[in-house]
Amino acid sequence: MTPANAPDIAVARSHSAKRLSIIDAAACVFCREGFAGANIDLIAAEAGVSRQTVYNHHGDKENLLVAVVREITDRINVGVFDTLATFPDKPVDLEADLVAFAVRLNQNCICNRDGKFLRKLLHTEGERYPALFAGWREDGPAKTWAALAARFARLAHAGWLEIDDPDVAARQFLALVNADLQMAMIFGDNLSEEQLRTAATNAVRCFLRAYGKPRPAAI
Amino acid sequence: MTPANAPDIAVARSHSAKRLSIIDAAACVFCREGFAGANIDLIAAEAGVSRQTVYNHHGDKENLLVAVVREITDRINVGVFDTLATFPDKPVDLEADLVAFAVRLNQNCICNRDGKFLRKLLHTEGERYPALFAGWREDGPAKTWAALAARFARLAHAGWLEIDDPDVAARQFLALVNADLQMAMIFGDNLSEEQLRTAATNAVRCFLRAYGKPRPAAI
DNA sequence: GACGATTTGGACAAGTGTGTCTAAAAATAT
DNA sequence: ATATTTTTAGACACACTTGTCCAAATCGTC
Repeated sequence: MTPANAPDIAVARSHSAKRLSIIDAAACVFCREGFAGANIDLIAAEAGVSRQTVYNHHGDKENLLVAVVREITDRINVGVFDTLATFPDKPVDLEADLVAFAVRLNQNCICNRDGKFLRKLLHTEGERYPALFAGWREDGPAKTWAALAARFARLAHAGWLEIDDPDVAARQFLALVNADLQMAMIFGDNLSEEQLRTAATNAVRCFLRAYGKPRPAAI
Repeated sequence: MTPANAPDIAVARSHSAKRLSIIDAAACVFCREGFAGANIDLIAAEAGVSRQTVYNHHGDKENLLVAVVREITDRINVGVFDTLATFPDKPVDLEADLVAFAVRLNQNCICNRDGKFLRKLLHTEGERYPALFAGWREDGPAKTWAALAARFARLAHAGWLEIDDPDVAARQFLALVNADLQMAMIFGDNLSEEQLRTAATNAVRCFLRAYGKPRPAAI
């Protein structure tokens, strides 16, 4: 099986490489021009591929959009999961640790390429093709919020925070982290690292004023 | 002049009524389908007008978009201004008054028809036609934030709040108010009044935990 | 009732985009 | 080196849209 497999893998590599290249280019163009305004010739050119190849791989323009959304949401879910794993469960300096976490959240999930794509696609096509994002809606925000809420609940239990409703607190944390970035993100501005840091600091300060304890009881 | 005016007004009324009707329909279709996907025949039909009339009034598809954006941003600015005027400068029950204010903000500026339109147009066309929204960007968010910050600063000065940076606090207040609504708004869900009230209550509670004083020093 | 302006419906040219098809070229595996 | 598969480039039909033009119809005013 192994010798017979090798060719399959090789073919699959080139094949899937093109597939990815097409999806990336399509994501880019869909986001820039909108679904209706997106031109398949342009996507093909941007992917360095002939138009026919695009049709060979994804058949349809609508199908291509589906593939793009699936790919982006998958990547985003991975990024969120990885970043959540870096939550400061055993903080040393709670404020500094939460700020660092918030910065990572912004850099790896919200302000990066995929985050921008997902946000744009959600806003442009979310209302028209709700089914496209139904899967993400269940697997994405809901689980993220719940996971973050669980982390905060543990911090509260350990005496670092005073929280009534961890779910609400988690959503508020995320809202505060984005408070200063919304406008820039809408217009596609590139955010400097310092801006990210300032935004995160403002957010965490506010969050800790609301939910922090004067002095941690444990550790 | 008055008799000579009457016809003009009458004509103008019918004229401007059609103009508005066209702009409303165009806003609707642009938001649903995106600029490229918007069909002028559809806009005309939805406005109850012949296609030629659309061209008579606005000349161009792009011109029509400009008119739509101008109209929507104007209306939004008025709504924000009016709502800001209802800020509880002399609160009786600070939490209740701020909650009521937040609910008004959501109902009159953010979750209403125009708010939805502006949000959608910003996301779909903001990056491609930044000039379209340049005027709003200066007259809208910046002034709103400043005005709200001034109100909070006065509350702080009167002893109700403890705020370092009123500008940051104002942005955070708005971010908190929207924390629970983002997802629903993206998918165009209609929000019940109870949802708005709950969201506002959560937001104000968090805001006051962060910036409220244990007991107001003055009335 | 007649006038002027606006609106209407339809036809029209021109351009653009999708999706299919074909034969030639390239790449890969045997 | 050869056979199989993928990719390419181009042509193609078809549908759709934009923006214009025009004559008939409608509306409100005098």
